[in-house]
Amino acid sequence: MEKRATIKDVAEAAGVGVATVSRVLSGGSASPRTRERVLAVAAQLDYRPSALGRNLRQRRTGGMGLLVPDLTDPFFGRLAEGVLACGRSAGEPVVLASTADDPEQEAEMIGMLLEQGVDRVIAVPSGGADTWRPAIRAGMAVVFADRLPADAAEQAGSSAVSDLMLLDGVPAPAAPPARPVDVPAVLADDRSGIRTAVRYLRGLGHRRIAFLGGPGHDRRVAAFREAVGDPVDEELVVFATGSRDAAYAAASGLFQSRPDLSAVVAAGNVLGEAAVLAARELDLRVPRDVSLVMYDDVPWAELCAPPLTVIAQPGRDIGYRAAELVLRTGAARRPRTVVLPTELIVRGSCGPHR
Amino acid sequence: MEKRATIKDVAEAAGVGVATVSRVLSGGSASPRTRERVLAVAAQLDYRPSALGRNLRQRRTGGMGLLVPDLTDPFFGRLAEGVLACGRSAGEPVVLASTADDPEQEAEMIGMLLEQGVDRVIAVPSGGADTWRPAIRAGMAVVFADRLPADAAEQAGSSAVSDLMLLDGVPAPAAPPARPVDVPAVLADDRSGIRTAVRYLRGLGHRRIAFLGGPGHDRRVAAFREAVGDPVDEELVVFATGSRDAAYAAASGLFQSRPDLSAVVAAGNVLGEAAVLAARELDLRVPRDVSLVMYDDVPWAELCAPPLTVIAQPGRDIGYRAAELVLRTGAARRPRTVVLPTELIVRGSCGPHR
DNA sequence: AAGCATGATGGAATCGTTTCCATGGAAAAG
DNA sequence: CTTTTCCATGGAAACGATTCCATCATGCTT
Repeated sequence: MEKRATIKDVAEAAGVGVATVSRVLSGGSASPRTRERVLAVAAQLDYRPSALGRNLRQRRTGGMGLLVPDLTDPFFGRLAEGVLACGRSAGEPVVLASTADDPEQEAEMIGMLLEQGVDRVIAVPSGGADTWRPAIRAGMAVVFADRLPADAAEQAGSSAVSDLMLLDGVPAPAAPPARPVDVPAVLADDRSGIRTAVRYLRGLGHRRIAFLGGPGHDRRVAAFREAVGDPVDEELVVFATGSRDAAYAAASGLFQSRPDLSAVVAAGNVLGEAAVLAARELDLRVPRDVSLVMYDDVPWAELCAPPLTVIAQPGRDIGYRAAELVLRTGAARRPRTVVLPTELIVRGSCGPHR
Repeated sequence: MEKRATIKDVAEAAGVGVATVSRVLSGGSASPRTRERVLAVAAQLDYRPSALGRNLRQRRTGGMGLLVPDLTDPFFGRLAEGVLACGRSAGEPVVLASTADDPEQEAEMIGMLLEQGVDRVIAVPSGGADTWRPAIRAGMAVVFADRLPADAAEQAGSSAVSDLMLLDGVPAPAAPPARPVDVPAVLADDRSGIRTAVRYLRGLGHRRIAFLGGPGHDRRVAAFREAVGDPVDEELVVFATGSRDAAYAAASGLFQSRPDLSAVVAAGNVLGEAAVLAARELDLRVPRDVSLVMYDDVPWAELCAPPLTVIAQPGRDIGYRAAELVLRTGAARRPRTVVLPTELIVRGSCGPHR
């Protein structure tokens, strides 16, 4: 429990002023002689500058915050690993919080981060733009990953690469004019991924294709609607809340209410899991009775019987790039939205329509 | 980007001294009149005390560090969620780092946390006791979760509940005398879990039972050795490094070199995954040709064909309890090791020996 | 009514760092 | 040789909170 050496100790031991020590250690100008001596003394005393003092002085904590809905979901685990990897190589700590897809908890966590002086956050947003506006106004550098806030403006027909805008107000006709706030984001190319999956299923002869979504899958469902074309059978588009139980219930309900469907696109790995389980429970054979494509590749997809055909998305890269973006913030130009490619991996869960 | 109100602003606006404001806000004594006024002004100014100033003054950062090998592993995801949950209810932030099961990275992260002033850490240790001694000497409150440092003293025969001791030196005969350092830990009852699994397999008639382990599974392999009894067939005990590829290679190698084995205990979910994959690749039927028990229950275990028989461990609880422990540290008596129960969940991956 | 205890209050020190500014000396330019 | 420039250097002021300590008013005891 011995106390750590402070910059003052080093200064005294080296016979210089504290300012000089600080300068040497943070790369300022100093004569080679003093620099050498200070470095030697610092090493000898095992001096490590306290982030506390520095943070206070600079009015900001180093490092970045990471907000994800649920670390239990392997996708967010991969994303977090990506952020961590970037943080490590930049020497920046990461403070983590999970929101359970609850805007209220999200707001609370934003407050906590603000209090901690964390001014850079990469987030998988659960709440709408209004949840984030206070953070942005407080000077936080925010980068969204994997998703946009639920009410972000994005027409189904527009390119996913277009600038990100957060809109004010409710979708009522008399809504106030849009007040755009642009926040960079790193996303998977959901649109292309979903479209590829739908086309693949179409190619196999499927016509009644269902969509099983969860919280935060707005862009995916929009892409689905766009891909299946105009007469969208709304009964075939169902949403579940975040829990595994809810996902199972939704999947099971879908299969039971519409025995005529022949293929399902599950918008995330827990939805996919639920679909497999529900299908088995109802004695539906995959892919004989129903074909299944899951968005997000996970290790167990290969273990399934049959192995699941998936749309792979680079979870780790999403995290890494988002972290890069948030760390570079403040540099010259403001960062733009990044869209990473997805890939259809054909395994055994899709067959021809019978 | 407006700057936040400081305690000084509140003091001025309320017409009191900063000391009074501080006292009111942190529950010190104050007259009802002032208290009320200060509270009102603080709310009106949307004042939030800066953790930076407080931390510096108290020479410690609030919150806790969390060190896990790999967030991609769903078990650690659950553990992290547990820690987060406890942190949330205590209002404490969590700074996260992953170590990739590499003692060097672990040491680096410990240094980083120290620098940040984080003085409470819950860790799934990868390195040995020596990696941790500096942290403990620096006054860090450490709680281990899920594992003990690799070289922690624990005789196979001794109870897992016994005090935890970290020993110095190499296992050479002339090793220096043990210098015990006790650190609390929260562990699953590996011993009983593994024993239950082995007995279960024994009961099905299996005699050649293999063990497939990974990094950090020392206590599990010890329990396995103890459970199978004296003549341990060393060829049936194999270890893989952390990666999925290595696990697959180990599993595959095991099946090929010892076609006579009839059951496998996989010491973790990635090992289990590898075993399933390798078995399938070699055309071994589960459970006809080989029975399989996996340590750690994960959602996909149920999706497998056949569903996997597992030893469930309460990952989330381990995290939660560990966080509780580390937050209570400093209170009266020093905390002890906690062992949480495991449960054998019989599904379909084990059959009678043929 | 005088003395004493109690409790509310504000000033000032403190935590460890960065950074502004003044000082001094040496090198470069004249 | 003198003047200008430049750079290394150290003192001191922030940063925003907590907390020690002195002060002052109030209420109680005798």
